[in-house]
Amino acid sequence: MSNVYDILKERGYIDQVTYEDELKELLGKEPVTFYIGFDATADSLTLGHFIQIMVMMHMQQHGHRPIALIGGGTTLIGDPTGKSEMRKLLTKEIIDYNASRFKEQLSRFLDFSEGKALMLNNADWLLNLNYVDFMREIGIHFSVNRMLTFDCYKNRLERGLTFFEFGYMLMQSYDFLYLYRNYGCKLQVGGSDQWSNILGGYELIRKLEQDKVYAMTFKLLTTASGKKMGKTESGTIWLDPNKTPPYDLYQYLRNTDDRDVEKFLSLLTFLPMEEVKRLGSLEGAEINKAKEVLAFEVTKIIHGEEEAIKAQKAAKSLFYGAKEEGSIPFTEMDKSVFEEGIGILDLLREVGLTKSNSEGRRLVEQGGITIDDVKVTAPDMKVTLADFKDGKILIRKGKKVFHQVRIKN
RNA sequence: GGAGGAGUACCCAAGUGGCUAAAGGGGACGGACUGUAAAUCCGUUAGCUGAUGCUUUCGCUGGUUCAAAUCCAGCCUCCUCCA
Repeated sequence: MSNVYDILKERGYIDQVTYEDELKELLGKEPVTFYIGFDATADSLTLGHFIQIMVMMHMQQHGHRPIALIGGGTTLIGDPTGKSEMRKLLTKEIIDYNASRFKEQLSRFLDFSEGKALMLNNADWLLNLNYVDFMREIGIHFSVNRMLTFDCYKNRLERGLTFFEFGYMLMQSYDFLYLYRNYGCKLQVGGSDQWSNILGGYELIRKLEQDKVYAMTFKLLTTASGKKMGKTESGTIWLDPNKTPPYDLYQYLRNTDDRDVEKFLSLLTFLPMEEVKRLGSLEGAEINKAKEVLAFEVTKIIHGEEEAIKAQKAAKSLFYGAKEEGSIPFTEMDKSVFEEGIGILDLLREVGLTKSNSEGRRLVEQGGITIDDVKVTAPDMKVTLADFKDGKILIRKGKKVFHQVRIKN
């Protein structure tokens, strides 16, 4: 079997590694237990997390054992890395709930049977720590002078950093130590912003256990225009289909910047690299084919083939006039509403396409609203039963946003 | 604990009594061009309203004034320096 390290390297996941040669050798000769931490700050994982999940999947496919560590304890503090301000504190109840959602989502991607992967929650050991004991055993090994030189703290010094958050690094380091001692975990993986936090644990284990463990980070997924992958202006792309419908996920990926196509294919799909390279090198309008493949493949991994097909069909029918409909986002409304007729501005708000009448009016005035391919020109237009064909109409906002209204009987 | 400084719309940031729903930039949205891309250009960007107009907004609460984001008082939050 090929060495997973080579695969991760070839596909461009890896950013920094400690002792590259040794780690590669280790991964090549024995199953390695490794962990990735997820802070439970929301009730769903995001597309940003997905790259980490991909790494875990690759590793597991090569016989290594992933530990998905839910940060039920560390989230109570909040990682200050990359944050300009202290995070809002979440209650334990919310964090517990979030952790349970993560657990469910992760089990769709990893095989947790027969101990092939583990899911742990650091609340289980962090919450019972005794402060004084912790300081004596762990705190003594951390130099404040050194910690302050880390980037993640450096810029916080200007804006204010509480001791509370400063302690985050110790907790994460302790996690690694705990997993090493109890599960033989020898490798921690994380986003490149986690490098210093990971090294904290790495050094702690070296000091306390005289053993060598490894750290590996991968590049944070950003788009060519510099945004964090999976963050759009209108919100985060979630992995939970109730928060981000498969169609929206598909569209998000379908609209990938040309420059990112090859990178995303490599990082977010399992397509062979020859195929990735071939698709990535398509020129001009041809590259749209690569974008379709990207959108389809990722949607398939996250939501399953059936949903991916539906999303693709919906996209084709909306953009290319194909006959099949697939899963277009829709709202069902009572027939009575349309017997009287409803103002277009109200309708837009009702189905969630706009937030206020002013916004709707602007859109109409600028020619941004279309109903069944007919441009709406008057903000006081009324939509009535006569406008419906087969009990439905298709509202188009701007170029790319579609929403179907169906009549409920 | 003491001394200074700051808090303006999604973000950055001007504005220091009326002409300010609040310059400028970014972002976002709509249009044109295109390939559901990028770049570029035009427009829009508090709410209600067909329009005139009305209502709410400049950390919070009161006050002065015909009139305040702008002046005064108290409070809250953050930052810097000293202890």
